[in-house]
Amino acid sequence: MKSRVQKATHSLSPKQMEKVFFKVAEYFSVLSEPSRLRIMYAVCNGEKSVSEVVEICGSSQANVSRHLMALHKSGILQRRKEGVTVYYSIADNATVEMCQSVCAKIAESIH
Amino acid sequence: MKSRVQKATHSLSPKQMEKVFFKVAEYFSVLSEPSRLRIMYAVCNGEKSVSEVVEICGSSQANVSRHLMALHKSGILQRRKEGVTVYYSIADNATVEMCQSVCAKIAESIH
DNA sequence: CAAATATATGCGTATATATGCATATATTGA
DNA sequence: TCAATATATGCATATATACGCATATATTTG
Repeated sequence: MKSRVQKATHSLSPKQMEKVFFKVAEYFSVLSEPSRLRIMYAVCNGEKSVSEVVEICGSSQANVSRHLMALHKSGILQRRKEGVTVYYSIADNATVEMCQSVCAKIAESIH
Repeated sequence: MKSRVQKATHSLSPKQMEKVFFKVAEYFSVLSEPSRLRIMYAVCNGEKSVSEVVEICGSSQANVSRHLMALHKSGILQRRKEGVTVYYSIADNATVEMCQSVCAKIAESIH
């Protein structure tokens, strides 16, 4: 018997599968930058403004802003504007949990 | 109370965290190519030789060989040589399952 | 309205890497 | 040993993108 996960892809045409692979690759590539992972890690512990993340991560404001925007556009982070200040927080918990378990696995190999 | 996952990273120094972020990024970047996902998908259904994967994926032999090697070096695929033929199969089931659930989620949004 | 503050973005550059092409390497069989 | 087959790899090139720098945009305050 096929799992629910397998069913979802097995009913797709080759052309649709290509589209899925492309989008999945795009999704993973958002997570394939140390800077963005560092930023995600910062936002994980609760909503943060751009400048707070800049403070925590030590990267430039321009960079942090762009990465936060990328994480937002990919649906991982939520964006909330309050006056001039923009706050980001976790939108997609599944992704965060996935990252954390990958982090944990790799962290164990470093101990 | 912290989860097992959180414990694994919370005991690390900032320098070690950097190392983890770097390695996690590296891990995800392996999965951030449509070609490699297509190849993984082919190998998913059972051990395949390089030329079988070439046949299935329609990519060049050089390309497929390089991608399979990359997937092997990252620990996702297993490599077995039998005469001149090299067979690849899944080594890290957790990664494959992770990819499948991401694929499924994205596939659902395409339907 | 002007100044200050927070964030976003255009542009140039450096770097990484996917791919094609040619070729090297390894193994088998005649 | 030579030819055929399977796989891996060196090299050049095209493309993507992270980052720094400067600046634009938006909001608040005096």
